[in-house]
Amino acid sequence: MSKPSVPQGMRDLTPEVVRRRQYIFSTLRNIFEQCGFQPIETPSMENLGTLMGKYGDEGDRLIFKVLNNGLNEAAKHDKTRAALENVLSGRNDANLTERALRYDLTIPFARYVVMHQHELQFPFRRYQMQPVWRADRPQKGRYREFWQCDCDIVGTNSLINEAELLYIYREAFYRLQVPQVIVRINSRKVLTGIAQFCGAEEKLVDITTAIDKLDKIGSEGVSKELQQRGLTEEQLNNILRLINIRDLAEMEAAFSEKEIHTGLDGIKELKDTLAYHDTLGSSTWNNSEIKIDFTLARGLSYYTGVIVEVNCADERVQMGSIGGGGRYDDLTGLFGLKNLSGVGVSFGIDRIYDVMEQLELFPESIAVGTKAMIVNTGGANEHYALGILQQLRTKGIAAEIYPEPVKFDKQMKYIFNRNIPFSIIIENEERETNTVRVKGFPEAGQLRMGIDELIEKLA
RNA sequence: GAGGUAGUAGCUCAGUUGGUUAGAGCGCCAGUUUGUGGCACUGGAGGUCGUGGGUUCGAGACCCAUUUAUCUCCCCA
Repeated sequence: MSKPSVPQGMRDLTPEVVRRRQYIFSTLRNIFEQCGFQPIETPSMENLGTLMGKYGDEGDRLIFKVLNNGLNEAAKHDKTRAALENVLSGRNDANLTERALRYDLTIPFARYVVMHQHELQFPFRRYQMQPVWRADRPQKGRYREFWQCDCDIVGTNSLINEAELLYIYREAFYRLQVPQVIVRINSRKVLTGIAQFCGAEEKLVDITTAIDKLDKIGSEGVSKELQQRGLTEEQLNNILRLINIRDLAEMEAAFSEKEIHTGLDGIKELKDTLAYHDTLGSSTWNNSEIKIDFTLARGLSYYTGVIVEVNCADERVQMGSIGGGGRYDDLTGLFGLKNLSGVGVSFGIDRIYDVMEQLELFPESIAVGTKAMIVNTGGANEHYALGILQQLRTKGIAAEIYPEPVKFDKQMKYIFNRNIPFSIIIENEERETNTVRVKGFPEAGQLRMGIDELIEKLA
């Protein structure tokens, strides 16, 4: 028998880790609920057709596909063999796989909206916190199974929604106390405008993926990549000029000069969003900022309007984006429901966890589970102890009893290692006088007290 | 999908140009003592050296494959 293991890129989570993750989840859930979002869940698997073609070629490659059952049935052999040939040549075939693990939460949500459209009240605000799977090569901050926390609003074009989502990002990272949070914002329309500006709209995808890498490979790298994609010298110079603009007004002037309407629409979107956000925002935020970044592109192909991405700029962490999102004007159109615009953001909670762990941002208090443990001295004392245990739990105090009357040493060590703050000692004397002895008060040693006092002190 | 680095006890790691029964610290178990927590002392358990092949008289060490982790590219949360 070989050693047991888990699949590549997937992990067991220890009690300490789960508690910390739950701290993040509950922080986000509180904000979502406060902002009027409703929770939904969708299945781990979707029909393959629901997912394919939604995330670009690279995304398709990373979808975990599930092999059909019953392929060994003789009657299906011919079909299965034919299907395998299809798969070998790079196509999908429902005779081999018809289901896949979900790749993100947005596409399943779009599918959900279409299927439940007649029972939903629009604008519909939902949040969803579930794992997603990607067949990517694991790296730092990159897992094959990870959780996303999404909130989306569908059925409204208002930029108030964009502003609210910016609020949610900043409020969340404020409550979690993640330092140096940068929320970068751009509009796909600005990117289209840039492509139109230099007369290369048909190369929009090439241009956006190239300039998305600006901070990584620099202007020279971008030029090189765009040259390979067949852009002329003049087009290149125009792009380099535009992507070095950091200022809304300046970009607006550039678009005006050539009457690039799409680009000007994008600028207006950004202006309005920021104006709403200024009113909505909180003056107590001291750990985050919003930055216009005309080179922000984001990979997912379905975005059409404002896009955002969040990073932690603290030098001590080297982490990719910890959240992202944007507006998609016709996502439900893919499933037959036209003219429904949506906008949403996603929190990458595994990465947020890694950042918080590295920066030691988790409060001590969340590590505590059991508050008090009763030392077991056996005999009649056990029943007396169980009665007290019952009373503590009724009062909402998390308590345990050591299940065996082994020696004090061992029990005390267990209590210490479990990080349980209070130990309750019950021997004959305590039982006979209806009291307990308690350790765990700083600078107080052991205290003898009655049950009511015990409950009062621990509550 | 391409490449680099790594894998020895539950954990952190030693292991000299390949050479007897593979070690340490911590942890764990038993005991002693303090007759009620991290101390001290004594003893003990636990490893087919990631897995599978190969080279060799002999492999933890060298070679190949495979698997997992980690990093870079690609892409992303």
